[in-house]
Amino acid sequence: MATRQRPKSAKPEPGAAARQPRDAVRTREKILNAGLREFAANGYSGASVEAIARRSGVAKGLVFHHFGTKEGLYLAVQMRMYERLRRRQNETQLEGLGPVEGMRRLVIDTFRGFREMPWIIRLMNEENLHRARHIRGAEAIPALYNPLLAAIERLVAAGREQGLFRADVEPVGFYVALSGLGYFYQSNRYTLGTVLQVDLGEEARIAAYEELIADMVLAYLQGGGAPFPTPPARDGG
Amino acid sequence: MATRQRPKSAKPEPGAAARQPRDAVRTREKILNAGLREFAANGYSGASVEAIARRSGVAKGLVFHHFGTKEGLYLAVQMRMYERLRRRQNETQLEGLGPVEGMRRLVIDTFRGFREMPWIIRLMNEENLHRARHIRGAEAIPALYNPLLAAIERLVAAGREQGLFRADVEPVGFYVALSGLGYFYQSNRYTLGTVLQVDLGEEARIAAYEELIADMVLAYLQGGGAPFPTPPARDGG
DNA sequence: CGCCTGACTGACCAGTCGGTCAACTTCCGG
DNA sequence: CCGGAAGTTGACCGACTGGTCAGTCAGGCG
Repeated sequence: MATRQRPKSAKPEPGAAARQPRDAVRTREKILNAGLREFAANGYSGASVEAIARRSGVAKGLVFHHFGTKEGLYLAVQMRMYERLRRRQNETQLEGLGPVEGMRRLVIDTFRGFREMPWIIRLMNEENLHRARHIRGAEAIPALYNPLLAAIERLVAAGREQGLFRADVEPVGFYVALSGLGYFYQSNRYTLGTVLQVDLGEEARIAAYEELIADMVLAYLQGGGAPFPTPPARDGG
Repeated sequence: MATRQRPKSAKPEPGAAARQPRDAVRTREKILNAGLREFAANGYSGASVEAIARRSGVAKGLVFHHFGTKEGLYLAVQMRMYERLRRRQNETQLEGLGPVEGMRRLVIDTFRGFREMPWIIRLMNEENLHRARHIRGAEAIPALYNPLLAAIERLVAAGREQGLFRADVEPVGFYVALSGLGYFYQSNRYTLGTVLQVDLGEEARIAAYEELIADMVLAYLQGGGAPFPTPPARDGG
């Protein structure tokens, strides 16, 4: 039935969205996005290749044609996830802000990033369940994080030079703490909501939490209990 | 169907393994513990009832006899997990400590609890993947958390009355932040280790992180909420 | 134009899954 | 010492899984 009409030229017809001409890149992308949603929703074992194929309107065999195995697709999804996370983090505008306001912005925006893209958290948790064995070989991923760590170091250094921040901030630990404050709220949103009998999705609660974690990070940086080990002998810049 | 062949005599071998006498409670416990390990290691979908039965040295059917369904066993595992968490939290000795030292102890011990029992994190993540739909009906669980929140409120109130802590601490948000600082380090240990190219299992790094998060929480509690516009002219009130 | 590469499909396979069942064993109250 | 309830087993089932394969089809290139 239904004699297939072939498009006369390779150009996609702008009018009818009925049947796209063959486009491997576009198809791959569809499968990848469907996989991202499916893995995020159900985890690795819970996701089925058949469901992913169905989601992307494609035969199951095609998934294997493009990605080899279920694990291959999963790895591609993880890479895509880190790309998106990096891109989101790079969007945080810190230019023109002093150390204090810059850090406040960074903390709050990190938190907002996790809230905007909860699927990132699901995928990260899944990969941690597997002890990161899929992404371990991907050397591209660590490089994505260097800019973020560098931005933190720059902010902390600027604050230190202006005599605003303590001098003994260890960047890696500090980054973990900063991320954890935002991550946990979102990652454990449902169990926390149940055991604490509150709704963590409330706007007022979210706004209060943003203030809390920004205050906490800044209070730590701005001295708190620890005195300054090395007073900055530099002139005020 | 032909009549089932019955084994001539299912005598337990007298020599090997010394079969325990029948003890339903003990058997249930063995299955529950095996399920805990299996669900923590592989998630809900990744865990197989057969593997759980094998782990506990029991026929698969017996698992269903005791727990009804896979989901029933999973729910029992979740409950057990919260019991263990509560028990661990209650072990934290705060008696005789002032607000500052008590809070420091609480922060560090919460972190240590997560490190000692990483399976708790895996099970919590799994339940959050399912949006807490399994534990939502269990009214016993929220009650477990009340003592912890109460302890926090007691510490914060004591600190406030002694003029050491700020007055506007919201307990729920504060608890989330406090937990998140410890949780994230452990829950994302593997992906963080990969992307940051460090080993989060190092003793020195762990000790430094304990200091960091304790300092951070205390700096928040002790410091004025005002970041930078007003000079630090805060009194104990 | 003809042709070959690669995108794409649908049927299919072997294995695993959660769950059921009848039968057997052990234990305990009467 | 009997009888029934509860504990326990292993064979079994239908549904579904990841993965394969032969073959169809479209389109860019010579």
